[in-house]
Amino acid sequence: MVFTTSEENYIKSIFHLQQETGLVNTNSLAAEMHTRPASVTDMLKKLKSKKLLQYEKYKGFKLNEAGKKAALDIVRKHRLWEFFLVEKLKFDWDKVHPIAEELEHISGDELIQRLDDFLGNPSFDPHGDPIPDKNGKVPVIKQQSLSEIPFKKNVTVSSVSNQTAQMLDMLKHYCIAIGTQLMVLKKFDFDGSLEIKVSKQNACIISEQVAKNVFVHDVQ
Amino acid sequence: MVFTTSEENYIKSIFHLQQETGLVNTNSLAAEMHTRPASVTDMLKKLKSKKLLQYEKYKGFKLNEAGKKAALDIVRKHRLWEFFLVEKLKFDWDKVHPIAEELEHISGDELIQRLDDFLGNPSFDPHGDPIPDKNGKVPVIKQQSLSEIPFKKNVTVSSVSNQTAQMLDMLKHYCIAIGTQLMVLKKFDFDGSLEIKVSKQNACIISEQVAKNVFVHDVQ
DNA sequence: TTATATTTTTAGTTTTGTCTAAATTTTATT
DNA sequence: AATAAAATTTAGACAAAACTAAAAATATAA
Ligand SMILES: [Mn+2]
Ligand SMILES: [Mn+2]
Ligand SMILES: [Mn+2]
Ligand SMILES: [Mn+2]
Repeated sequence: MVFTTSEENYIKSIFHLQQETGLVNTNSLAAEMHTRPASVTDMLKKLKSKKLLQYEKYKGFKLNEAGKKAALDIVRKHRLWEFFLVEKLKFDWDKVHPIAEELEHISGDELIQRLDDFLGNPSFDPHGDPIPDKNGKVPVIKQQSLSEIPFKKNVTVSSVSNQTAQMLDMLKHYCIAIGTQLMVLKKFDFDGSLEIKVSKQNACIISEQVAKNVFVHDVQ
Repeated sequence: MVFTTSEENYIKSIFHLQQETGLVNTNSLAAEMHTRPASVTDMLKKLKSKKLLQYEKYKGFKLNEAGKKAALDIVRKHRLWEFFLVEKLKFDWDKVHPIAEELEHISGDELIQRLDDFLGNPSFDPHGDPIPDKNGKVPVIKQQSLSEIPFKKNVTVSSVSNQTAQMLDMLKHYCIAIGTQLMVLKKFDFDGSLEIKVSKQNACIISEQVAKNVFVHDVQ
């Protein structure tokens, strides 16, 4: 089954929203896609007629198995291209999303399989998000928010849940990237901010908001 | 100035046709683009209104300087992506054209500049066609058709003007690729076919039609 | 439980790019 | 020069994907 760029963008957005909320509603999808609720309703009819969607008027909607498989396919392409852009073309990790947003729509199974092999079959993209394999299987990693880690425990940054340019710019300033080793030294109860040690640098302080969006796993 | 995928495909096709014939006519562009003359006329009006085209009703048309610059930009992207697909992803050279036909429309000056650097700023694509630089300058190479080369002269294959899958499949069978060294041994006057020696292999015979489409330059 | 607010859908338009069929212009042929 | 043929353009239609404004359904609050 082959989809238009617009259909693919809707499928991917529904997929991401339904991971949070189960059922998705029209207004939140319109907000996510920077479009109007009426446009969403139009597309829902189309996706339902293509049997990708469970949808009843006024009752919300979610992707069925075929829809989820289609979504994982697009996510796979998006994240492989992001990996390519950062690892091979040396883009900063906060610049690649809009480019991958276009590249993910290039068709051809052989292209994406060869790209995957060329990149060494990576499991995680530059933001630490898992890259589904060609069957839609998503690698899992046991990770916790930095805000939940006990003091003095060595951990490695595995992903960042807020991937706005603003957040990534901030992390670059702290020299925090995927793979960076960290240790939480202290929590300030006043505002929930954390004193942390980044690699072998001096300690610094990050806000609770940053800490909640940084995910880490055990070293090794 | 930014163009739609459709506009870009028209611009590129006009560019290629006008290199052959100077002025381009509606029917030949429609044939080239697998579309209808009426659709061509519609697009001509649009490209004229965007000041890319010299066009008078019923009189033919050609790209002006702005149009040619736009075309060279698209050609540059197309050929850089083809180079990427063959050199990095190890595609056969007869499979890359349709993929590059999509990739050439991905926007972003920084993307294409980084890709160019990553590939080592190549001057020729996998078919031997020149890759324009970012200013639209096209590298030139002194080449002749294999059908015009004197006997026993060592030459190197530089490009192939017919790039259909059929032609490229045939060349693969002869073990002829861009960069292959050749020598013409004899011409058969009966049908114009040539006996040639490919690298250090045994001599073989190619048709006049093949010979006319293979271009070569002096060794060194 | 009625009234109000919010959410969602429908109806009708718009833009882009395509098409067919018909009209017009140009070119070729008697 | 008149006629036929070919090339090109116009007119009108259509599908995809967006929009606005209004109607309908659902949820919330008095
Ligand atoms: Mn996209
Ligand atoms: Mn990512
Ligand atoms: Mn193209
Ligand atoms: Mn080429």
